[in-house]
Amino acid sequence: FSFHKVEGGPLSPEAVEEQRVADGKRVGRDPDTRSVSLLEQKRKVVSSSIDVPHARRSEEEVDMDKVTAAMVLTTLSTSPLVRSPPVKVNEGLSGSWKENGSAGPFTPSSNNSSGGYWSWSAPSDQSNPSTPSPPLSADSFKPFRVPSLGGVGSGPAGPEDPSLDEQDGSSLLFDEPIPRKRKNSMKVMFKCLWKNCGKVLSTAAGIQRHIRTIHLGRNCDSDCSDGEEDFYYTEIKLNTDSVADGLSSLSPVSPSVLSPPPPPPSPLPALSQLSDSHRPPQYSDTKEPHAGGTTPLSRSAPSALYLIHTDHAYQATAPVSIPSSSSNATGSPSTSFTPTNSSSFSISWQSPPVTFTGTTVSPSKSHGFGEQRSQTIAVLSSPPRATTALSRKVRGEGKKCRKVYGMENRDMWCTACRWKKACQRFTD
DNA sequence: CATGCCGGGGT
DNA sequence: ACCCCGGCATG
Repeated sequence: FSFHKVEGGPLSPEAVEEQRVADGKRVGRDPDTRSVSLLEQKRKVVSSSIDVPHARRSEEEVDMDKVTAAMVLTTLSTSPLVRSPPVKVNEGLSGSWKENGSAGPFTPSSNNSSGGYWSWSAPSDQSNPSTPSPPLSADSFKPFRVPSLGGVGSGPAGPEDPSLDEQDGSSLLFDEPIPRKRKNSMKVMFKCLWKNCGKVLSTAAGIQRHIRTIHLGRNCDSDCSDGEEDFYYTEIKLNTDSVADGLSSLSPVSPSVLSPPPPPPSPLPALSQLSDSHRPPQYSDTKEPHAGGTTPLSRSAPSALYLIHTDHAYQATAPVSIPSSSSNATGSPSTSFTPTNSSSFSISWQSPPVTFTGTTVSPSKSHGFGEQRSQTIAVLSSPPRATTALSRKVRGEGKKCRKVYGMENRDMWCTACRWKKACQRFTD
């Protein structure tokens, strides 16, 4: 209270200056563009809602020429909406997937984990718009003969979603299924699963009618169906887009759902063990992609990939940089290595890792390759590692605190040096 | 031996 | 997180 009398006077100039400096720093940092991108995304969402109303009732369409209906549906790529019973089920799920998918990879922000968790544990009362979780889970469902799901845009749309829409959209149009799909160059067909019948139609309505009349022996129109047809046909995608394929195959989830037999424990040494150590938890969870199980799974799946990445990168890098530098620069490591030999060696090491790192992008697809390659690397990398450094930092050449200041002025050393750690002041 | 620093222990 | 030291590797 009594302090404020001390103002003006000689102090003011300094104070002003200080403030200015401080402000400048703050202002300089302020320019943050993050919010802008968010807004942009939101816009997309809004536009996305437009095509939703286009969805039509199957009843009308069935009355119409079924071909026409097929055309309309295909064009709109909203076919799955047709059936009422399955739609209900998938509605909620697809919604949450979409949300999750979008938020997950797109915004790695904090809301990630918590959001995804909520949405899955209690999909019904999702009051929280921020609900992430990788689209992988969607794929797991695709194999199920549920048609509407696929149509809604699960399979290929899952991976794509993040770029298209955003959590907000789903929250806004909450009750809408949002059947938007990649109006890409991708065709969706529906195949009858009735044994000995491989009929393929281009619309869900068509295939349903086919099943209803041919196999179920019902003559009435769609309105009197109980949705049983849904179980007798599946959706197949004639896809021009390779991305979708790659992604769908990428997820380790989908296969496991279809075929319980887990991935065979390959008898590979080093690397296989390494990657396995990361994986077990996820695979165990894989069993139940539904509600609870999915949360950890979906989140862990991508991270697993990253982990693997890292490992590979690390392994690849370590052998390369160390042996090459030590052998090439110094001349030869130690023993009876002829210069010719050493050089050829270093080359052989360098090239594989490079290729490998680049290709790592699609893991599961090139599993065989990856493993082979990695194995090779591991084998090659082990000998040089043992020979030279890895553990020790070889030693810094430049003068360090100790030399510069001497033992007498030990208090002038950088902390690291004082702690007998790697010098931080004179880095090499 | 002097030096640089990792691993590990203490507070 | 800070501080220190044993002990190894290296020049």
